[in-house]
Amino acid sequence: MRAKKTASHIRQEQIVEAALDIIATEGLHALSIAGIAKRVGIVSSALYRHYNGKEEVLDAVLVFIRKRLMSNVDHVVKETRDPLQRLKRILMRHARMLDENRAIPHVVFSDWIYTGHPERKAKVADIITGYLGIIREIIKEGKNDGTIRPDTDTEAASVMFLGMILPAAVLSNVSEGRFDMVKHAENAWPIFVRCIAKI
Amino acid sequence: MRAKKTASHIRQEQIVEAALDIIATEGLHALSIAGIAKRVGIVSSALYRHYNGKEEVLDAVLVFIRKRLMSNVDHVVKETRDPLQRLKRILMRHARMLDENRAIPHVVFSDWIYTGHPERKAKVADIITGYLGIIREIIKEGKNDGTIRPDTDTEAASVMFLGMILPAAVLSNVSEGRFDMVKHAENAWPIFVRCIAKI
DNA sequence: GTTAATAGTGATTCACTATTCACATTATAG
DNA sequence: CTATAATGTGAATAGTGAATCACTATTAAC
Repeated sequence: MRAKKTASHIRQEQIVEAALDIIATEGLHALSIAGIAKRVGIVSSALYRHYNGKEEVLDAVLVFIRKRLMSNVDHVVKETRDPLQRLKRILMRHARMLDENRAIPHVVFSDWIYTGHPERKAKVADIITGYLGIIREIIKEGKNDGTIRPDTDTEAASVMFLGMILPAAVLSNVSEGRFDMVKHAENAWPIFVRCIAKI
Repeated sequence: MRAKKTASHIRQEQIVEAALDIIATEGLHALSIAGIAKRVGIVSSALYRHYNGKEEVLDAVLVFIRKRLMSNVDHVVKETRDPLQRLKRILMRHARMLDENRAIPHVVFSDWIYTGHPERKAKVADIITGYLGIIREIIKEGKNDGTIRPDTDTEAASVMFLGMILPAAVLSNVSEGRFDMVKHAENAWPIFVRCIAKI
């Protein structure tokens, strides 16, 4: 049966959603135009009315992910001013988000999306370094206001912050979700605090 | 021109080597039978004399990676008995190894190798959890001999240990190698020690 | 040197995927 | 109501990569 005619901006959202869904359940390499179209409920050729090809779909997926990550941070920054509290809440939100949005680690990790596309690789790099930059700023603030030890290597600490969640995502992925990311984040946080907090 | 006839066990090594090479430079998704064969200097159909297909090649690559990882740990365990020293040396070796062997993170991260192959996914899971298990044992020893704080969550700490190197690998990958993994490991270590060491 | 086993080759098949296009249908502005 | 722009459809095309096969060349054992 024929799909109902639907405004392009709606279809665009549906397409990104479907893509994320496929990535989360079957992996990035399983992402096909036909698969996306089927999930949306249209025929593959119809997809080209809304995106000019697979490349554009992937770009849209990246835009979505960046937004999700950044809105995460924005919320927390509004919630509290204390640097350690900010870091903790970002961590916990991040863990929950990756848990619900399993597509994100797939996209960030997979080389599929990179190779032969320097601009796209740069986009992913931007997303990660942008995120890291924010963490770094929070740590700097903490050093200024005396809640974080001044002898902490800011750069290394920010990457280690990522290190609380990133291996957890890999483990959760590899273990068919038997690894509990949120719980790990909860357990890892006090250890991390001990590293950087001024007691 | 015709390739020189070469014993199968030699070709098998060359094939794994070529595969690792391609994965490191172009990513896992770019790994094709034709590509491997070309690099080895034979024609794609000839590859089937040595492996029964792509699956077998990938399995061989996994075996290689597991060996590399484990020999790494074995060396260190022989070098020193002190738990903190062991961890530090494993970390530094690991960083250097990933730096030289860029294919490893690609394989561990990429979903390509997983989806639709539960057994292979399980193998990767085994490699990672095996590695983690060893780290966990070292931490436990440290708790016993008093070099590591007894209130440290062993599980969380071992995953965080991985977290010193894993995000670095992603960053190095995404940034075209502009991120210095070894340097990061050096900077991260004192922070990590502060978390777990009994002062 | 002959022979059997081993390794290499090119052609080909098969399945899968992205993309294009001519045509059909639907929504909506006027 | 109707014209037209937007969206949907199926068929066709082209590219890719894995795998098979009949055949050829080389090696090594006897």
